[in-house]
Amino acid sequence: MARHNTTRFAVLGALAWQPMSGYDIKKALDRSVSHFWSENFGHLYPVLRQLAAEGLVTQKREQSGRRPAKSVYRLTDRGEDELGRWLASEPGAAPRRNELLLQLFFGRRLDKTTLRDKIRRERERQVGAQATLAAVRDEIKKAHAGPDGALWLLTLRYGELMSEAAVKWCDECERWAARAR
Amino acid sequence: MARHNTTRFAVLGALAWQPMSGYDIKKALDRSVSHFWSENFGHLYPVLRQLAAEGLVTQKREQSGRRPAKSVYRLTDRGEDELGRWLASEPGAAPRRNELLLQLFFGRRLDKTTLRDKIRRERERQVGAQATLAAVRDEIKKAHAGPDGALWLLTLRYGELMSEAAVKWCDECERWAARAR
DNA sequence: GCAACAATATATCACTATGGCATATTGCCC
DNA sequence: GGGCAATATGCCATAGTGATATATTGTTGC
Repeated sequence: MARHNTTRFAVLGALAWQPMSGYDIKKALDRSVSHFWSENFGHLYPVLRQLAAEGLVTQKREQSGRRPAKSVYRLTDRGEDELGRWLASEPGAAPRRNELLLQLFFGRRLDKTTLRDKIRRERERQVGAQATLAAVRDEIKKAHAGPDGALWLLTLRYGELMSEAAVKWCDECERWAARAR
Repeated sequence: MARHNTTRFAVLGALAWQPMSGYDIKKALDRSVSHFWSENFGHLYPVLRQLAAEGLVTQKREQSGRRPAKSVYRLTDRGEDELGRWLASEPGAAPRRNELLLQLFFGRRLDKTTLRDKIRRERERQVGAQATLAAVRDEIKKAHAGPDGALWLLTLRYGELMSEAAVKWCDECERWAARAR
């Protein structure tokens, strides 16, 4: 068995915030945790059905205006308990699968130009990510001064430090490529 | 379809190094790229069979002494071409799934002690990782001064910078927790 | 000398997760 | 009014994980 279903807990955590549809959950997660977590519909919807079947969430069909009907899910007491148990549990290791580094590692046969281009594009991606993080930081400061805000800033800070380190690494690579020609 | 099979390329890359059995490939990858890449047997063996069926590798049964027979795989010319194409291609984004951060993000209901313990364990993990990286660095310096060595050190350096940044983050979290009591 | 255990070598299975495509409606811009 | 983004969900093929099974050899300790 593949450890445990972490999507479950991302969903329960989001619903602890407020009742939402699957689509809303995806949007909410994308806005808040996308720098260290990703979900996709293909898994999200089945997990929601499963959680409903287990009684950890309730499902309610809702019609608003003439928009397509949506299923709004709400956390139950048992769902809260389940969330609480997971929160206190030991977190699993993050997946290690960095394709860029794998290409570099086996990149002996690549010419220097291709290598440098790879690094430069990575640097651009990271700088772009930093802009996104800055925007998230602004949003948190404005909208969420509460007890959550501090924890959110902590996770944001993680992303910032990682991205800074990645840029630093790109620059070191550039200097190395410039020397070794 | 789920983007593309990256395990394929990890395997081709390893076999470009030298002919090996599935077990050997796993060992070789674990020793060299484990700080940014992981493979497991459950996927590795099926992929090897698939690569053989496609003619990108050849399979040869080998008996050595009375040890269990093993299948040694060797890269074909078409396999080399496939590897070359992938090396020059745009790398896919790394999976974003950090369970520790997800727990912190939803961790409003956790008490400070639990939070601090989580951070401390993370710090210990990172310090442990740094020790492993240092050992790998030594090994590379000793055994591989060739053209590969420089690229390997680049990927190693990435791991070092990430781990340093992670420890820095842990320390910032500690200071935050100390302030906010 | 034998039990316990690590390493060698592969395979299978259940489950988790990804990403592409399909579908249908509404709202907006040119 | 044509096209495209957003809302809302579902399905499928494929990728990837981790537990477990199996059989042999080599090593370590009692």
